[in-house]
Amino acid sequence: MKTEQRNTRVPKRDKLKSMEKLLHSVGAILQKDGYKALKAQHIAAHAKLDKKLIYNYFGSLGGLIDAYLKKNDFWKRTELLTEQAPLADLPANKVVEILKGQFTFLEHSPEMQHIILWELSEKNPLLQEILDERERFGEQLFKLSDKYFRGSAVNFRAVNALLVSAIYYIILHSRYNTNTICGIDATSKKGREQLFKSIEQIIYWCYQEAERTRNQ
Amino acid sequence: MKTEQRNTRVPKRDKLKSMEKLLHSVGAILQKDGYKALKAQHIAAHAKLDKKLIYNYFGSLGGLIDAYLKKNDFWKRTELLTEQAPLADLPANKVVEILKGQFTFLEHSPEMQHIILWELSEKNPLLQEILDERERFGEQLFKLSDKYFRGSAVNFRAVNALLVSAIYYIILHSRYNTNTICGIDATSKKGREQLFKSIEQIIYWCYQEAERTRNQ
DNA sequence: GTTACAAGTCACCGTCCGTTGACTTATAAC
DNA sequence: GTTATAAGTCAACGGACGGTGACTTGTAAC
Repeated sequence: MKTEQRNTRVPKRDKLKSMEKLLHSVGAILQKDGYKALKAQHIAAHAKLDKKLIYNYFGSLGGLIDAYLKKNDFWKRTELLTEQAPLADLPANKVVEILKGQFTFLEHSPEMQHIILWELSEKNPLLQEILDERERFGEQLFKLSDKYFRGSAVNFRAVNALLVSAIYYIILHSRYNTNTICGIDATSKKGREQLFKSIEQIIYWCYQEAERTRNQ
Repeated sequence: MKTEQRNTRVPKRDKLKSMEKLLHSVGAILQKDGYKALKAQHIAAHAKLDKKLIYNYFGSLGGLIDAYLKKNDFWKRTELLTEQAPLADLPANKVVEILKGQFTFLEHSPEMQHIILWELSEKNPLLQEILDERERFGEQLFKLSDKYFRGSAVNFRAVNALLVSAIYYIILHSRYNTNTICGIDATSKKGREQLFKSIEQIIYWCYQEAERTRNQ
């Protein structure tokens, strides 16, 4: 027994493990209570470590949080959920699928919600970097749709900017507010379906209008 | 001179005036620095009064802020900007005008921006009340558009929920982030116009599609 | 002017929180 | 085992902030 424990034993003091525990706790707290709850004492308690270690290993509370954000590129994570193989084309139904996927993912990811709120709440170079990376990824997608919309009356990027923004706002709004938006209750199955259907409709309108105006 | 001063003199100690100063300072600070800067000391300093008065007159810091929010119904203010006389009808161009008006107003009202961010950041019964009132107001507008969309394939409320939400998010995003959204820079004249044009297009699509599907 | 009271001032308390210095203890090399 | 060093503990500092008690001063009624 004792020898077995000795063979498989893990050292009680392990800097790397402790660092990971702290980083992991940042994620857990961010998910549960939001960025406002990212206090040194709180994080340390969650990791069952002394908060001093935050300063030993990451220099400051901000250093720890930065390290966490660097290790976890959420935007990439979101987008990647929507595709397995590289796309060669971007037809309307694929765009609708991606947008619905964004809605559903964000809806179920309190961590992402908090990060988006954070992004709206203060200037943070690190969050900006992450946003830039998302933009770079999005650009690759739009390259695929360009052929549908080049020379048409439709600005597909602008329409998507509107729809993505709408999705973000609606989900953040629904977290604390039970109120409807223009009579739509985004938390109800019915409301969600109404929104989804309208998103779908708008995307299809884009493709139709593009075809019409392109052929002029 | 002295007698004139006596005639027109204002008392140095005036509870109501002090209360108003405090309320006004809440608005000024909210506008300049956001709801996070609503600290007792900060507000009192801005009003050039002692912070004790906040507690004397409003019971607590929260009491002061609540009093401020009750006195200033922002949502109503926003919406009312868009109309002088009661509307009898809600054609597409009027809807576009209202949405563009919302964008422009919010863009130039840091106070509103902060309140929207606040609404996304925490549960607050008072903010909920204000939102409810906005919904009631919006409902009156939608009643006017109902005749265009009843029995059609278009859910006009859902489309407007998307567009209004998009406007809110985009403006909040632009406050601290220089990044584009789907390649659109909402802070530039060009980006704004692209967004405006797409909003306009979507609204017109709604009316067209409604006409088509209604006549089936 | 005197006086009573409200308006306003000031120093202070308790709490939360980021951060730190000085300490103890586990680990690994010898 | 001895020892050096890194890992981890603990208590405390200092600043920010909401809130309060006791004081001073302006105002208005007499």
